[in-house]
Amino acid sequence: MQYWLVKTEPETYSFSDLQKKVEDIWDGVRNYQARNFLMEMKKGDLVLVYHSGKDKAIVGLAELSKEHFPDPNQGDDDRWYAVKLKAKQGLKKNISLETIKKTEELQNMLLLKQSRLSVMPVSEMAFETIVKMSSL
DNA sequence: GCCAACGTTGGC
DNA sequence: GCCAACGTTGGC
Repeated sequence: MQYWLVKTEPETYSFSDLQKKVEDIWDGVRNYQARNFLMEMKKGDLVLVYHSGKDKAIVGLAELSKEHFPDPNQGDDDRWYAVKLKAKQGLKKNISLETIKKTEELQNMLLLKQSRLSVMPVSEMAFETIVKMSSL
């Protein structure tokens, strides 16, 4: 079992949009490093959802429900992939970027090191720290 | 194969 | 709105 974090702009697609649909495609990843992580995701992996932009916080938890398949919206390209996520619960307390920066156990998160990466693995320790802090 | 120019993301 | 940090593109 692996843990992950995905980013989204809430104005474009928010965690509550995913909750409304329950299960939905996670597509539009157009960065090789992020794509490679996407392809490593396995069914049942747990995925933290982060809102970039105004929120700047981890807001929800989802589960990988379908492993990678070709992104249907890539036109003539054939190198991009998508997965499907199933919404689990929203966090009782969102974990803001500011909080992450202040928390010792979360200093190694790729979120802090590669601000532009949109799909990234999360260590078990970081995941459990976030779960605890969010009163999930 | 290098690098300048340009585009995008995302925090501030 | 600005800018830093990247990633990509294209001329040489």
